[in-house]
Amino acid sequence: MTARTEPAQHAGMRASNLALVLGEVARTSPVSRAQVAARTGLTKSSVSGLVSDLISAGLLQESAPAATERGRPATALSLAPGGTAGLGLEVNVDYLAAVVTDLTGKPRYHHVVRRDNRGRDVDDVVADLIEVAGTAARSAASQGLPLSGACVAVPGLTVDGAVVRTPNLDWDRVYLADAVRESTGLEVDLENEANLAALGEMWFGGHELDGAPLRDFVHVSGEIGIGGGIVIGGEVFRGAHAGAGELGHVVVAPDGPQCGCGGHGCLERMAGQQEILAHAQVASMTDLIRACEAGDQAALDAVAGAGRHLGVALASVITLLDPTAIVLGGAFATLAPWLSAATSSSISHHTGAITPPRLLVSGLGSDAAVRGAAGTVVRRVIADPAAHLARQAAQGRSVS
Amino acid sequence: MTARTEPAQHAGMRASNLALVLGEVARTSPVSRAQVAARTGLTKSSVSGLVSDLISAGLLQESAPAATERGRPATALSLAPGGTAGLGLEVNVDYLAAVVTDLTGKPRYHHVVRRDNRGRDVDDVVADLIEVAGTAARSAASQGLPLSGACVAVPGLTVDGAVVRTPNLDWDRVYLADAVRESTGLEVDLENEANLAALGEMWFGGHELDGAPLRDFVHVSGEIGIGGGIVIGGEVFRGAHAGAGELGHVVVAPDGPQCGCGGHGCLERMAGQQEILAHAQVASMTDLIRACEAGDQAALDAVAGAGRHLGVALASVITLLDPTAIVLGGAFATLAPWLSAATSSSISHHTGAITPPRLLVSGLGSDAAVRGAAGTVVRRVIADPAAHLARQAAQGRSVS
DNA sequence: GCCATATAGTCCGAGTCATGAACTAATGTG
DNA sequence: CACATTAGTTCATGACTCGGACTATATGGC
Repeated sequence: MTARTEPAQHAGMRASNLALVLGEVARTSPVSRAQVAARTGLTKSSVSGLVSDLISAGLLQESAPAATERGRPATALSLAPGGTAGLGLEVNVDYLAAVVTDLTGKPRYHHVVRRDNRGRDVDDVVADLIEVAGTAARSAASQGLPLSGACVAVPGLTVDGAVVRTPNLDWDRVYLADAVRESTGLEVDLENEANLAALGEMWFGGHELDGAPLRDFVHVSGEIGIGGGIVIGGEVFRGAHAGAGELGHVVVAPDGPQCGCGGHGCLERMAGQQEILAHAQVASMTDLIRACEAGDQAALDAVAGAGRHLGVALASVITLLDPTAIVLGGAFATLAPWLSAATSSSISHHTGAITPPRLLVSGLGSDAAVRGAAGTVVRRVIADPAAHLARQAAQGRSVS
Repeated sequence: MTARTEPAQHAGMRASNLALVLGEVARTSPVSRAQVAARTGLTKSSVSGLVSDLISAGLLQESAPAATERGRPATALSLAPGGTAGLGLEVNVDYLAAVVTDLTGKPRYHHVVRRDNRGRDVDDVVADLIEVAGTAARSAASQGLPLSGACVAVPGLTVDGAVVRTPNLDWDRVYLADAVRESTGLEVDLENEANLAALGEMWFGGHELDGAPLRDFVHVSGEIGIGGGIVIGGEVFRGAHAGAGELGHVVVAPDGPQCGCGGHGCLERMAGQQEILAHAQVASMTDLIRACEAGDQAALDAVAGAGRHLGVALASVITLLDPTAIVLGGAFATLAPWLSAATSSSISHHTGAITPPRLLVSGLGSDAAVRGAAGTVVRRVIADPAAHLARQAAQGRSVS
């Protein structure tokens, strides 16, 4: 019933060109107006007008003129670090975390509170998170960084700002977005931790494929459970009911035992942390790593076995999605030295002549999700600066 | 290096609004200009101008005024059937097919040539296809339908207008698009048969979910091999190297035998037509169906076994992609009466608490791919009428 | 030192296109 | 038959981008 697309109007044209210019500067800063014009296809005069809007909005800044070969030197443009900032928060099974990121994506505040949240009262955890958020917001303010929003990473599915189905925290319908919004006064988004980790890895992980940043890949994030984030064309793929990418519940053993999710033979049931620790006969991940480093055969076998199961799941992912890369994150990044060989060979054993994706290891580890959460906030500003300008104008009016 | 998006200019604004209006009429014809304005968000005056362009381009037509409740009666707008048409072609293992579709999607010509193309010389098959295409084009001309392009469905991967890797025809680097383009003078696209079947099913299959057409689903097309088409947001998902959706090579038996693709335990190896026929101890699909209808236990077991394997693959698809529906097409549609129960229960046995997608059966059978091929041509015109206008203008110039 | 050349960025008139209000057209209602 | 109601058109206005002319600032050859 609803229209499929918005009508194209003059304001929309300008909005789209503002985004085009800002995006170009964000990707290739420092650049001159002339270069931006050449690369975007806009004329120099249009770029000039757009840039001056972006500068007066505080999103861009001019640096000292950079000498070129000949002719008038170009004035370099780059993102204004102080233009706006994003607050990333994360609730996880055994920690809370907060990151403030400036417009360039640089983390300007980082704080992690380690504490096992399993079995705790939900309200207490939420109260802790709000305190963490408040401290982060004060730090941003003291650095002169205006926050334009917040994003919370949670280990479960989210629907309309509420947390539903967190297998390892046992939360149900927790209206986390509202709680954080009320305490901080910011616009708050809620998103699956695995999806945000994938985005964090894309933006800040430093991965490159043939000189280009990753845009089509799958991120595997194993903490207590096993999660997956599918990124297609630089955007998270969520599926019809926001349930896509649940790599942990891909079938790797059709006749296998029942999993906590209700299915049978899921990857998480066969290669989750619990299973690995049990097979390796150790009590904790730190013990497991020590055992692997010491060359303990049971530990190495357990990790390799998990790697083989992971390879089966990834083989299906590869045949279905044909990504350019797979990024191993979370616990799998830590275990990569003893796991990735088994995973690689299992992948090639179960896939045919398909162009194989690269198997990369996360550079951010368990920071990926919070970083990604903070990143989504500033990326949203970069993707739609006109909306940000409108918000600024509205606030300016209400203040004055 | 290249700009990520085109700059928004006035021409682009108009192009986008033309598409918006034409799309709205295509979805909800007959409609009045006023209704289009209300639904798209454009003003009445803008819609008037856009509509008059579309009418003079021959893409829209006015029907007799339809009386409304009160006030001046509305003039109904609908797609002009004669505005343009698309030629769909299909090369498959045991037949060639052609369909001409008018702008409304109605098939205006349909022809199938049954002949086993395995082992035949490639050039002979291409010559046959060109003859089939020529006959179809002449029929379109005699009906006064101007073809705006052609699309060829092939049972394999395609890259840049060439067929690569057709597992069951053994073609390699056949420049089919060029051949058809030269003989017909049309713009020709080449696309995987499984993807086109999915699109055909979406556009012409008559499926509805809560009153809305399918937009996020997976189509399973089993002919000789097993193919899959993933549709996300109404568009085929192709992955990074055009290899996505290969459902036939999802792993359903990690310790299973080697498949023709090089992998092990693929769905196609475990539940392909060969395997089913062998288990049922019959020689052909027609024999198999007769045996099933007669209640032959070996046949029923073979089909149910394939259904269970299919369920395992679909369970992984569902956890990874979270589609709204699964459409069983091709041979699986024919076998659905004896297969879908096993598939359903296997899906629920292997998935957890995920919102389960609907399991639908194809209404088009083996016509889906050609219909989809013809549909892509006219859909492209509807999605970008401005480009079509430009082509018309260019041709008009070169003729006069 | 001076002038040609080259490049960066601004200014301003022209053209394109959607908007919105006023207007015309065609019907039903009391 | 006046009036309300809805459909569609006309036209002046305004928001854009475009393109060329213009200014600003460098290098290099003479």
